[in-house]
Amino acid sequence: MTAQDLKTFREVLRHENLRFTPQRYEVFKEVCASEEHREAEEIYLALRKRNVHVSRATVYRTMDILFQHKLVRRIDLGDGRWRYEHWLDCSHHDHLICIRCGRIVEFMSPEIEDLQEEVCTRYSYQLIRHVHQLFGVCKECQANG
Amino acid sequence: MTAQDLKTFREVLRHENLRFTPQRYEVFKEVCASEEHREAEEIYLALRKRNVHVSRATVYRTMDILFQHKLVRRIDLGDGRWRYEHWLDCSHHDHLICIRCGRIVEFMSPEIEDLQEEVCTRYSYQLIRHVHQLFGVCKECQANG
DNA sequence: TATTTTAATGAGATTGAGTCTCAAAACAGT
DNA sequence: ACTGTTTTGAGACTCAATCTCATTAAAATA
Repeated sequence: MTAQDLKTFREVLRHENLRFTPQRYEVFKEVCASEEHREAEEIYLALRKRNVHVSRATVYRTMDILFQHKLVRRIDLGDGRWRYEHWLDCSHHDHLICIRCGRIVEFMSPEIEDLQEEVCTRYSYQLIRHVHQLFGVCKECQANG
Repeated sequence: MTAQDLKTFREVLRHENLRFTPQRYEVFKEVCASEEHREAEEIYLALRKRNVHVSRATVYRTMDILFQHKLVRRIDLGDGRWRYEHWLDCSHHDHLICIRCGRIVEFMSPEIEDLQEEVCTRYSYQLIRHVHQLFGVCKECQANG
């Protein structure tokens, strides 16, 4: 987590009249410390493992603040649990998920992005956001039967 | 529901050694009777409203059978509830959802389909399925502020 | 600094879509 | 009709996520 990241977080809190608390700071640090796509529960457990005590409720609440203000991205893979990935200095991308091992690859296709806009224009919708997930079998899992 | 649809349903059940019961028949009829994207609960309530008594458990179980055998499509819009749409004589399409009024439009772009395959090839994934949802504001909602 | 005001926290209860259990009912094959 | 198997229904259960509310902590003010 860079000084700039922390500054951004503080600005978001200030802007919403939310306080900068030790608990929120710990959650944010934990979020920034990993490149994985983790569930709120995993982040909660990671903190506990380091003997940083923040309650489950506070972790969930903080993740929601981070999500609402686009400091993290919330990914719904359709299995009933949200994954989060930090979203600082991250350019837009979508996900390619292995249905066997769960490995997640990030991809970006400007052509697809353009075509999405075209589709929206065709139906007179103003595009706000999109979800695009490709589920497949990765090279390793193909090799291992 | 055409005679052919019913035949397909019976074949699926037979193939899985599942019985053709009045309850399953009623659920299937209800599913076929609407072009909407409904939740299992809505289908359950629609049946009750018509004084057709099928238990919630049976509705959920039947929807799962229909889904597993591709007679319905299960759509996860990220709000924790699955929508179902019947999938008889339906060609593949994805969804464009209005974030204001919930209106759903179906779209299909062969170019996007091709590009998805390209992305998978690039990362050596074998594409199995995809989720592609565009969230935006429809024309009417744009007009109404 | 002390006081007041307002927001955040934590433990546990609650929610809600979806699943599971199991006794009773319905069905298929003989 | 008899036997063995499947299905049904009512309600219990699951689990991620949210909510409650008494307590604690931070910010604002005196």
